[in-house]
Amino acid sequence: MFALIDCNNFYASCERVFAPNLNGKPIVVLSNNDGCAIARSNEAKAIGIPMGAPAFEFKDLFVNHKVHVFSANFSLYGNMSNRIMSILSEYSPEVEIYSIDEAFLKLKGFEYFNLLDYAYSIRKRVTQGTGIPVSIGIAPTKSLSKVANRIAKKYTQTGGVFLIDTEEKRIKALKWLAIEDVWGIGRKYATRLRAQGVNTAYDFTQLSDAWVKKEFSIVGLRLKRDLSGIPTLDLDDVQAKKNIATTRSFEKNITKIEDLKERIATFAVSCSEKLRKQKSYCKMLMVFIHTNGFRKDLPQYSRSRVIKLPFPSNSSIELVEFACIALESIFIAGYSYKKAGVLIMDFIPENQIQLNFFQNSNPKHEGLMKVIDKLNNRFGQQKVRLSIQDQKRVWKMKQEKLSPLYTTRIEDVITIQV
DNA sequence: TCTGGGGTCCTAGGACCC
DNA sequence: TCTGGGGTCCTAGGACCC
Repeated sequence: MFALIDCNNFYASCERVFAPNLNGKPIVVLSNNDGCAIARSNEAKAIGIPMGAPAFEFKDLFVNHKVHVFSANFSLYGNMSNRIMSILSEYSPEVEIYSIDEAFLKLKGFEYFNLLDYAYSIRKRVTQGTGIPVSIGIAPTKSLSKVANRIAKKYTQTGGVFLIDTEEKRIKALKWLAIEDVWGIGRKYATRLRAQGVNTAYDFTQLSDAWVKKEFSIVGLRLKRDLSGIPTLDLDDVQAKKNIATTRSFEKNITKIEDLKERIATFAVSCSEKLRKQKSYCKMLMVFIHTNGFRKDLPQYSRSRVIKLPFPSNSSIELVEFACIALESIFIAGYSYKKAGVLIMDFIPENQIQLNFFQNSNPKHEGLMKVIDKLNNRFGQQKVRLSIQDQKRVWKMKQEKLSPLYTTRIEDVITIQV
């Protein structure tokens, strides 16, 4: 059996843990640059604030309904997530951390356990240990545990836990679930399926394998089998990432290549830091730039460039050099750039590096990067920078409603009066 | 005027190789 | 008039997830 543990309204709940006066009040958490809503408490959902709502369009609604608005505080959410995952790992040797607020547990060898009781105890322990409410779905396959989780979340009388352990329950649950709410069926697929008269998850499982594969590729077919109760999707080992990206939208458009170069360099540095944390080297790097797609009145341009590195590297200096070469090859003057990013891929673990006969990553960088990482860890991000990076002012996102770093900065730890 | 960021997997077409 | 087959790599894009 698989259990899916999913935090309820995770970012909003994190804010609430340290501001309990907000219990029962509408909360919205905004994306970077305070752009759009990425998390909402139940109360905010009830007011009619959709996922992804642009903040500037909903400003009046926020004010009128006294919505408590927060800028995304990823240090806080990441730290709370680690605490929750660490608790969950006590409950099964096989855990897949699926996202910041979700984890699958594989319950192999739990035949003689009362799984409902087990789930209730997990739920209680997480809430006691962190203050975050969670819902738990248990079923014979991953995608069915997603379905069970949805039922647990939707119906409060379940006590936040739902178990699909019979064929009867499986079919009932699938008939209840609208096709667009199936894990792996997004907007585009749902529209196409509705047009075929497929309205529920159950209908989807009744389609022929051949048709599903033709229309939705092997991915859709796997999903169909998994929903039918045949375990097809297994826990993914996501310890090591396959890609690492740093991308940003700019508050103001950028037109000059020097400014863009500074941003790209900073993104490349950030990617290399993440790569070193993963103890890997990369063999490929990609840079992309594009104009603001929302501005239909402006000429649009978007382009990316992949560079295959002549040798594996995780040195900030080297990755910045390659990123700049890539940028220069795709930059066209005359456009207003709104967004850019650096992606790295094709990783190898640091202990499996094949040396190149002619050219290798500068061996001196290894020690240098260690020192830089150590200094930045201790004194704050970006304290030590490359000279190509902005020295005068650190680029700032709009973050007007940032809550304190309650769990990761000593000055921000709350004081309790006894 | 303002409308996020970081991932995954799959497919298709063109250029090129032998 | 007739003009192969089997690959790889790269670029781009589409779909999905949270």
